[in-house]
Amino acid sequence: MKRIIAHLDMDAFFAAIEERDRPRLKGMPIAVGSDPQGGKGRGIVSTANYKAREYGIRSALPISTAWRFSQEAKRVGKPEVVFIEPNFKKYSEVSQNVMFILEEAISAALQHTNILENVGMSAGDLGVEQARPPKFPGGNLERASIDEAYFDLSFADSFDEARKICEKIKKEIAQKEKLTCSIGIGPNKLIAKIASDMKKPDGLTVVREADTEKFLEPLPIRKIPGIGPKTEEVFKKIKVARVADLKKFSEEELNDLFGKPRRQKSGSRPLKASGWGIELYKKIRGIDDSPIVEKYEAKSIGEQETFEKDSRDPGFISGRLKALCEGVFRSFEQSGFDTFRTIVVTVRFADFATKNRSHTLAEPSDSKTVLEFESLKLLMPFFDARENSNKKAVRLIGVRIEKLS
DNA sequence: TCTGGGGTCCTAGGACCC
DNA sequence: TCTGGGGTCCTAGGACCC
Repeated sequence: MKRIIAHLDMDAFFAAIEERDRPRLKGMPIAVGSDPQGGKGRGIVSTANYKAREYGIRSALPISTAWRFSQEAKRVGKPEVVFIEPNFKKYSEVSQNVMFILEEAISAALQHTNILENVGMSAGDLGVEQARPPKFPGGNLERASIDEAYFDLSFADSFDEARKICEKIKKEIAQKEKLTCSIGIGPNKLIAKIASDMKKPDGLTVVREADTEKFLEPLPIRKIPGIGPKTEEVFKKIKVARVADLKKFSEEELNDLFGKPRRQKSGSRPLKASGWGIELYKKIRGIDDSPIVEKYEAKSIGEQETFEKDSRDPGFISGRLKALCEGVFRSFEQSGFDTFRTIVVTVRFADFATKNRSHTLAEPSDSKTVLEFESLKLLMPFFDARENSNKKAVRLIGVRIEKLS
C-alpha cells in the first residue's frame, strides 16, 4: 500500500489566537513577542500576523527592530503594531483542542473507509488485502510541535480521498476554533512538510509521488528541513541556490562537503556529520522513510534567562542561577521523571559567545540541593581569569538536566 | 537588525576497558 | 621497542527547529 502522509501547520498560530480573542484587534498588525520596552527590549518576535508581515516583521526578528518598523509605519500614517506578550498556557490549550479535532476527524474518516470496504463499495481489495493499519484512533498522529502535526492517511488509498479528508479537517478547525491552518499532502513526511508551507495561509497542497522531483527542483535549498542559515551561506558561495543546483552533486561529493574536517582553520568546524551529506542527497530527491512517531518523551528539562542588562556581578548571576534551578526542579517534579544524572550550565557573554559546562553524577539524583550545588560548581570557573580573560560581561545563563529516568 | 526560550540531534576527542 | 582495534561513556561545541 502506498504511503500518504499529511502535515498540518497552524497559520501565524500565537498571533492568530490573540487576534481571535480580541475582536478590537481584527485586521490590525500584531506581533507576539517579548516586551519591546519602547525600542529598548532585547527579545525577539515570536509570531507576527500577516498584516504585521507587510511591515517586514516576522518570527525571530529582534523586537527592537520590530518596534522601529512600527514607528516608521506610524510616521507615514499606517496603524502602529500591537505588541503582545505570549501566553503559552492559552496556546497550549488551543493546541490540544486542535489535536483533538484532528484525531476525531481522522478516526471518523477511517471508519468511513472501512464501512465502504465492508460493503464492497471501494475500489476494493476486500479479501485480497484485508489488513488495514489497526492503529486508529489516537494512532498514527504525530504532534511535531505546539502548532504542527503529521498524520498518516494511507488508508484513504488515493491522494484525492486524502485531500477530501483534509478539506474537512480544515473546515472543522475553522468552525470550532476560528483558526486557519495549512496542510500539505505527500508520499512522506518530508514532502508533506514542504508542501504545507507552499500556500500559506489557509492552504492545501497535494504533491503526488510522481511529481515530487519536479516539485522540489525549483525551490530554494533553504526549504529543505535541516538546511539552515549556515548551510545556505556555504552553498551560496559556490552558487548553489536551488534544489536543482544541489542535485548536480554526487552522493560522494555531498558526503565530502559535510564530512570530515579537511584541514580547516582553527575554530571552524564541519557543519554537520558525515551521514548528513547522504541524508541530503536523498532529501533533495524527495526520498524519506522516516516514520510517524506518536509518543514522545522529553530528553532534557531546562531554563535560561537573558538579563535585562549584561552583568559582571557574581552575586547577581549566582542568584539568578539559583532561581533557574528552582524552576527546572519544579518542572522536573511535574514531569513524572524520578531522577536526573547530568547537569549543564550555559553562559552567554555580551559578545554572544556561548559556553557550556556539564557534569554527570556518579549516581542518579532527585535532589534540588544537588542540582543547585552542582550548577554553582559548574558556573564558578566562568568567573576565573583563565576562562574569561577579558572579563566579559554575562548576557544569559541557563541550567538544564539530562539523562532523565 | 543585534539577536528569546524551549528543545533535538550530531560530531569529535579523550579516558577507559578488553 | 613502538605500539592494535573495537566499544562505551563523558564533555564540549554547533546547527537547526518552532
